[in-house]
Amino acid sequence: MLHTERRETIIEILKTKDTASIHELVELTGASEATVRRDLSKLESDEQIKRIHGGASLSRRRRNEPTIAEKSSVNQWEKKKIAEAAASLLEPGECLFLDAGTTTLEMIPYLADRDLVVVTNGIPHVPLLLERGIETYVIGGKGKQGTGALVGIKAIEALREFCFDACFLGINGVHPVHGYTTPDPDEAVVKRTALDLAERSYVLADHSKIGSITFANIGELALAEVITSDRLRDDERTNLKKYTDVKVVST
Amino acid sequence: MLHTERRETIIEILKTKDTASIHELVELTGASEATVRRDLSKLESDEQIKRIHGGASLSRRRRNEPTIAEKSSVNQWEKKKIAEAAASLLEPGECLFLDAGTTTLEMIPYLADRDLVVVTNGIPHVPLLLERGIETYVIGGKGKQGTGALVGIKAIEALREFCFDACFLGINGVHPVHGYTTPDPDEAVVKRTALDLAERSYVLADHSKIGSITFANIGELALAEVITSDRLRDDERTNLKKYTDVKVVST
DNA sequence: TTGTTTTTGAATAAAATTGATTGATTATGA
DNA sequence: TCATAATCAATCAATTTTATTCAAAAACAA
Repeated sequence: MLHTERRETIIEILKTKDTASIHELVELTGASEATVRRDLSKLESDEQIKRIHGGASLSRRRRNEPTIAEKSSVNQWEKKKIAEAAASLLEPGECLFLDAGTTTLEMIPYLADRDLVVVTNGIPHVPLLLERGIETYVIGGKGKQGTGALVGIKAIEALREFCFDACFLGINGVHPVHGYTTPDPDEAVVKRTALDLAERSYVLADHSKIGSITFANIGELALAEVITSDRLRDDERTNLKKYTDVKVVST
Repeated sequence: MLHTERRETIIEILKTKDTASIHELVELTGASEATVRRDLSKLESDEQIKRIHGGASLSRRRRNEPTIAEKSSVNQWEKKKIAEAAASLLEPGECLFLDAGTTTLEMIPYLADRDLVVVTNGIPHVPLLLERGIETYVIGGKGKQGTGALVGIKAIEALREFCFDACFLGINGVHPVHGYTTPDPDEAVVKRTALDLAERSYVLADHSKIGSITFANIGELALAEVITSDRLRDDERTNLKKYTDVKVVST
């Protein structure tokens, strides 16, 4: 076995077990104890794992899902401001849909103690909502790796059983011709459905624009109010305002 | 057991009990008194816990940051062994239901790369499943504070749209007359429904017994195989075996 | 092929962890 | 208050784990 292969194997083992003893690793790789030790030293100096007396565990860095943590650090201040503005639009007793995604995640602290009912398709949202004592419903569906969003036909069907006073959607971009865009077609369908089911719809648009799949074209923009920040490019804001209400939050 | 694992275990125990005596910790970790004391000293100097005469409690800092995903619990070692045995009962390509709860949570590391489809009502389960690339469906429903389980009429309805090759249920106790018990009536209904929908049913029973709500009475015990450890009291095991298959895992 | 470098496995001494013991300290109840 | 029991910290020997060294094996290049 190539030493690269063996080190991959060690990482894989740790991924499933979190920690493993030297003996387990010797057993599972077939290499000698000395070799495993050398591998662990190497992997540790690469910050891939953390050695502990008698074995090894995944390094903190590898352990944390980088995707959601990383994403939420991007434009975080901007997202917070947008989220706060969005949350202020709710009245007591209302039922709202919180789309999966890091921007809507930031709304949660502003939803506590306000007698709201929250429906969401974002798995990471749920513990944060529950821990604040917010009445929370999850729509169900297929879990999507990376974002932890619930999508697919089952999600759509479950979603259709609700109706909302307000829905809050995160997006990746606002295309001047195509409308709101998001990189994942599955998530796009969920967003589109929620848009249909809500009395009022708000689109939380942080200024980064990387999406490509359209979930609502420009003719339907008027259905939702866009909440964005002054970091969205001027020309885009101007363009948007032709079609719909735009609320600009200063960062 | 690696000393890191043991310290993790101590933290987990304190998270659920808030305080624990030295003797309890010795009992639950299997280490000697001296070792537990040393661990407590180390953990205290790391400001992870606070030592008190005769035992330890969580430090204020630890107590205020409750990470639901981490919220495993007492008898962690026991649960791991039971979980491993349970996971070994699955064949490639099968579709299974994973009940919410900390015991089934421990099964997840053993489910990776086995071509399984997992359906769950446990929110904390989802990120762990997804991060291992396991195809995951969430049933939907009302989120329950504390356990992060999805319950209620919507959960039941969503659940009924699936059928399973196997379902794995966590329980809090096995009552000699009433059957399986769990402290929450809402969760009991979900468990009962999953039991109906699965070809094979397994009940993961760690030995602690605090539940009171019945979700399956003794006459229906035969529907499921109980997987427990040698820490379940002898008389209880003997009694159980009158009604159903029992698999005993040695800790 | 030959010579060089890298990797591996075994041996061994150093270091860390553990469990038991001891005596000191602290809590508990009369 | 005192006596008793429980808990604690310190020490030591036994065990386990680790780092180091060295020779053999493998990979590599000329």
